[in-house]
Amino acid sequence: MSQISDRYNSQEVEGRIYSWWEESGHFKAQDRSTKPPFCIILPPPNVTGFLHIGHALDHTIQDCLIRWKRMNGFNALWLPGTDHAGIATQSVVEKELKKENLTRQELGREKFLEKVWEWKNQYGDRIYKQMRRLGDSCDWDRSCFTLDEGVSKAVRKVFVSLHKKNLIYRGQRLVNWSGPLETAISDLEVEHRSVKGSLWHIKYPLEDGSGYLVVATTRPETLLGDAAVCVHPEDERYKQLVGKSVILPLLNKKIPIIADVYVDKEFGSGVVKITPAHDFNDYKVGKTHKLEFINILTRQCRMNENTGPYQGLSVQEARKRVLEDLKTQGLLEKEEPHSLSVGHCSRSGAVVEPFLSEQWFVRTEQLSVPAKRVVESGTTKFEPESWTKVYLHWMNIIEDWCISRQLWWGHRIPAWYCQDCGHITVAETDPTECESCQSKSLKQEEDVLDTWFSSALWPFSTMGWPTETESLKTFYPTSMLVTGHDILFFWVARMMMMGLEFMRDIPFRKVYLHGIVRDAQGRKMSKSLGNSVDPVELIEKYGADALRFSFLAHIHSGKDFKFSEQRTEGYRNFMNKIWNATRFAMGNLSDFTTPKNGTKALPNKAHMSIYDQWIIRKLARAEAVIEESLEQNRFSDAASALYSFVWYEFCDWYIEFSKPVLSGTNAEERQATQLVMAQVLNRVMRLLHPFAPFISEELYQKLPIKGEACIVDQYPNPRIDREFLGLATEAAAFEVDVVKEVISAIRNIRGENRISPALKINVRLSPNDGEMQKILGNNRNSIMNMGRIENLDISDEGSEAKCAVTPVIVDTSQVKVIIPLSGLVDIDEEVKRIEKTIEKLIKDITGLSGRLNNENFVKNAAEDVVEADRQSLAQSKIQVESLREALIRLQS
RNA sequence: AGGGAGUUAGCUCAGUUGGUAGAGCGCCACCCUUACAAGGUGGAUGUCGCAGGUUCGAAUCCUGUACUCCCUACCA
Repeated sequence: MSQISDRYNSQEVEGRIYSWWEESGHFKAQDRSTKPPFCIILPPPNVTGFLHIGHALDHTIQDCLIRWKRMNGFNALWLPGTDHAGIATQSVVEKELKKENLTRQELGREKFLEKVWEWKNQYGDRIYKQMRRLGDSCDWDRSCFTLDEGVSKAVRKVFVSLHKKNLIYRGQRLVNWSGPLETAISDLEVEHRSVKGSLWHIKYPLEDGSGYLVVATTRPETLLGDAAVCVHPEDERYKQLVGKSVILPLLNKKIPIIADVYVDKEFGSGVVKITPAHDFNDYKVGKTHKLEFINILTRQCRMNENTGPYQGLSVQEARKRVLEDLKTQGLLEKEEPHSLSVGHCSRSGAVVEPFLSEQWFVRTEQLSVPAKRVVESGTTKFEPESWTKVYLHWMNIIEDWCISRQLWWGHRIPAWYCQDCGHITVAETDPTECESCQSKSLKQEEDVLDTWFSSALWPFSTMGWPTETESLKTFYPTSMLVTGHDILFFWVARMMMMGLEFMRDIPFRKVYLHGIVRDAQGRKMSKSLGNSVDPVELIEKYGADALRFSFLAHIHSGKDFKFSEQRTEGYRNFMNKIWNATRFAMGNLSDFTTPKNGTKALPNKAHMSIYDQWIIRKLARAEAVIEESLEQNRFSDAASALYSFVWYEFCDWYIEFSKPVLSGTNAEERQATQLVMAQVLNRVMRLLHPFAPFISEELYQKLPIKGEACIVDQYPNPRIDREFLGLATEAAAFEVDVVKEVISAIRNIRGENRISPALKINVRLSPNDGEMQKILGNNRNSIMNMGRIENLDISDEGSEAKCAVTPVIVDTSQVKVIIPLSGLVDIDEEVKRIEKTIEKLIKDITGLSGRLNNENFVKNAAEDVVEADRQSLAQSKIQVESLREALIRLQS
């Protein structure tokens, strides 16, 4: 071990360890097991996508949970899978085709799909490979893809079943439409961006020639689809005109003036043009007032045959032409700058048009009822809890779900139109004839399903449903769902509805929603901003463990967080610290014989040092904090308890305390410390494993005390091996506290007086009683070692002239640390140091005595609080007195 | 507009039942003290957004207010 590099080389370790785990079958879960089940289904990433930083966060949390549960004796299943990601994948492949000057239409449906499958086969396992780099311990044998045969069967069955229950229907609705992709897109895929536009005021002449109404609009081209103009029913300016008509400019068509409270009297001119087929609000008005729905766009979002002379123009061109024409005719009153938010297609970047079309919908009213109830009753819990409200709020205003997409890549809707009678046959297996008229002339629906439709079935479709498999029996409902809060509605809510409908049970007991990873400035990471970080690059640079640790140490209650590479670097250093601490231990364990009873082996109590006892005590405390934190999914608390224990207790103090013991002449003491060190490291590696699986496994394998594999060894907690943890005594803890305080006092004097660490100095420790005298004597070696002392005198006799002095008080025991300064440094520095300390103490004393002099405080506050104040007041007073004396002697 | 979250050290954030404010990074000083310079030791830094209230005592509870962010919806 001592020949091993003094730097941890993650790149050398990770691949090797991962392959070994995988070959050993450690990731596999059992369909039948006596162990309790714990199951997480992986939110399926885009099959041809890259692992991005958001996945890395998401996966790290899940893997941490899975590894922790696995080590705790659970039959832990992390079920991986990928999503065909309809629109995303299709548009990527279309872009590729464009490079060859091809369109999907030119290629035809079948050929195009072949291309997409080729693409999928080429890139389909890229993300799985990247997940392995991160250390994801998925049960790979169970991997699913949303277009797999089994999953597809489930999709069809669900569709048919919902259709039969009249929970799926077909209808004409206004949907978000992407022109370039020629498909409806979901609300999720619409990005609202603030755009600087204009508000144009257009004159609509009254039919009777008595003047005109001014209509304000941001979209003048849509006037070609106007079906009415609308005013507020109580608007005195226009009240008398309601029921009359105006002439629609350019098309010279008569349209009615109607009244509706939807109109805001204060905005613009108070008159609104109503374009029912191209605006969501106008759509509603159109429905209430039974207006004509005039579609003015083609599927490519160009002006259609209803727009007369404007036919064939793009929306932008039409707007320009319409404005020009209005101006020529003197109908454009004015143009005002106006900013508004406009929906853009997240895939193509194009402006999204509200577009009237035939689509398939899921009726959500009925499905949402149980999905609400289980959350209200707490059967499924959200973490953080605040999402419960958000979820319920959304469930209350939920609208029917448009599930058809005019794409080719996806699950083609299992509906067949009869060319003869028009009947729609919906069936699980491709029908050969119309179920109504038995005609053989059938044509399958061209549309495919929204990607989220198959995702909604994920918790059970991945386990073999509709077959009643052992997997389903064992693992459904799943234990937990971990995902970003950005897909709460689109995915989580829909899985709830589908799970309850088809499994008659919740899909998961708990939903853990974490935040979104943002860049250092707090912006969402995205390709277009160029601010995204590649997790694989980070893994190559700092190691997977460092990356994982920086996530786990930093996620707090589901809040978004800003990613900084610096932090990852910091945890890389932590991994290196662990590496070197182990390296040190191994260097001192060369003559250590591995005990037969392994982790049950106990050191000889009589020969244990107080440091051994102290570190065991600290370990037990850290284990308790870690366990409690993990139980509550407070990963950062667990991570920081681990970090502090390893660095600030084990490395900073225990290793230093152990040096004199390990290099000392007392063989029995040395053996005891060796065993304690080996035991503590063994537990540290296991504790660390869910957070930093690679380094912990690698080092674990090198330890003299170890099990088969860290990944499947028992996760430590204060109830495991109680005999070992019980070896710590309170007396030892007190003693170590005293020694630490004394050493810190010496170091403080050295540091403040700028005494070089290279220089060994003389120190006198003046104890106030025999007990203290004994403690100091027992720990002579450590104090000299860690205080860098040439001669240590433990005695209450001697001069304090020209000396630096610090009184140390632990409970009621006192010791004065005295360091002669003459010839060493200028005493002015020491004067300053003492004065600064006195000042601080006086401030404390003022505060404390102020409180204690307050009758009400003494009367009302808890007794222990008052007592603690009294004690620290007394201590501070003693310290000040002692320091004042020292100051006088120093200056005399 | 509705819903949610936030405002604490230069930066990123902790702070569980009210009891004299914490961490990491950064900063300053001194050190290659044989596990680790990806390190060691010491040090500095905050009217806890603002204003009230409850209380012996408020970062923490209540009320109001300013600002920021997110989500949903959207002003034609």
